[in-house]
Amino acid sequence: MASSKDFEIEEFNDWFNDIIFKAELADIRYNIKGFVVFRPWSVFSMSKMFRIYEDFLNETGHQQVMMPTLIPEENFLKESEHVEGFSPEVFWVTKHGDEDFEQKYALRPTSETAFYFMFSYWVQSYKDLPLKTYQRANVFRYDSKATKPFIRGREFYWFEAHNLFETLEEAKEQVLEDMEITEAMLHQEFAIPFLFFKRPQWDKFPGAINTYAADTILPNGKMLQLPSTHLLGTKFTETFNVKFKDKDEQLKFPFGTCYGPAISRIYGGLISVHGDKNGLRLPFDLAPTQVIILPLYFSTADNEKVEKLCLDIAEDLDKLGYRVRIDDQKEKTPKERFSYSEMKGIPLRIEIGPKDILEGVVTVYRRDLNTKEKIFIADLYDDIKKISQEFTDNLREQADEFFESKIVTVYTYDDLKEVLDENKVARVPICSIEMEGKACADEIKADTKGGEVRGTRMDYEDLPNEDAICIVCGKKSNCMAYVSKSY
RNA sequence: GGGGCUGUGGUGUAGUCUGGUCUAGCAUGUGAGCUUUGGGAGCUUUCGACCCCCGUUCAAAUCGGGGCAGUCCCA
Repeated sequence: MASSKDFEIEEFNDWFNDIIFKAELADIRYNIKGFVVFRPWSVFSMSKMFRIYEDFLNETGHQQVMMPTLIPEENFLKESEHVEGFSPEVFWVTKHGDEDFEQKYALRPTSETAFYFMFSYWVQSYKDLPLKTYQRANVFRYDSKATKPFIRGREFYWFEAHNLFETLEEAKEQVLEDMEITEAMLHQEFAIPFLFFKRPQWDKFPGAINTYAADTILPNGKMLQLPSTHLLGTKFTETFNVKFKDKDEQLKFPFGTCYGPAISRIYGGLISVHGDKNGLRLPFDLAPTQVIILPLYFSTADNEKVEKLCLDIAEDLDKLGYRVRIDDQKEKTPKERFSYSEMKGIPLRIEIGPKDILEGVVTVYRRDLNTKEKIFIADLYDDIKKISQEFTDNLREQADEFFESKIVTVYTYDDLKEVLDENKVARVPICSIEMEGKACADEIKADTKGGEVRGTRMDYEDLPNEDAICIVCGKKSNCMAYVSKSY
């Protein structure tokens, strides 16, 4: 079955909306636009993702804090680029009861202006640096009217790490560490392939020197931005008067970075990247139920034996630490229960019927390969252990293969258009991702119905050939950039 | 930020153009019961809907205006 999606690209939107309802991931009937209710099946996985991420942030020297949800307008107004970038999207709290507040409060769209306000108290000396903090938070942005569950909501759930360093070099190193964290989490743990880009100057975070971001590719060929990191330099420390006294007794502004992985959106990417026409497929560790056991009843057979074996196996697996459930709904036919477990993305299914018992086997279906196999009961636990260990690797391999098949290197404008028309991502030489390249990027966007210059590779220097020229303006190209449509 | 389309039980839909026959049909689902069970089973029975407000009219699911919500395309 290789890596290619077995549903048509054009059907991706329908598939996505459908699975959200059928697998009970979210309920979009809540009556505020862009605010959705996340249901237990997705929340279990997202909570797990939060915990895995938290452990890793802690391991990399970050300390967790919790900031207030409200940010006073005066904090917010301090940094002008930041204001300009976020103002149109802010939800404001203006009243208590019927009385107006003296100043309004923002429902945080992001928390730089909360963290940096406090940093001015917390940072006094070079001994206070580096300061690496993060919080788990829900943030609010009155974003595009094209909201989409998980992918783009007006409230979403994320981490934001805010770090301060003595030097710019250290801050730049943090950007690299953020890239490594992203690889460890998204690719290794969640099996989501991505490329880590340096964003063009015209597409950076309001108030940052540079923005870096991980993009994955959805089945319809659109790129989806996952975690992003922003090199803030001293912009916010100067604005919020965060200073430290260095060893030389001089007062200096520390250099800042921030890193923001949105778990709700990563989950949206996760289900899109791994799902197939039968429904969800979830990495083994993230699946709410990892093993489901299905007794297959017959009126003419000894169902008690079947039931007993199911219970015994469930108990053993539970003791071994798996999340296991028995689906013994007698009113549902096996067909229906099969489909259900696949649609929900349960990694392993053990089917047990009277015939199996006679042969001393059980039937094991695995969702990573969509194959079914009879396994001797004596070998069952070893086999399950083995499958559980390779399961997520298989998902990752399939996702990587699909991801790579979606990227095409081209050297002409016509070829670029063709690649985008085929719902793929193009790697092309352009003149620059500094401001002087913006005109070319604008032309691409206008001319290709939304093709965006996503940036250049961050993990290595991706230089074009000596004689390569920008596909738009024909000037000598100094970088290979990636162009795609996006969410 | 612009534009299009849509809103009928839990879900998917018929009905809307051409107002009345709609006491709102069908399928699926829900609760109960019986028979079934190796890839979405059958029968009996039960429950359950016209998004909201204003307007036009003898009469509105149907027409008009506004709102809310969903969805797609474009920026």
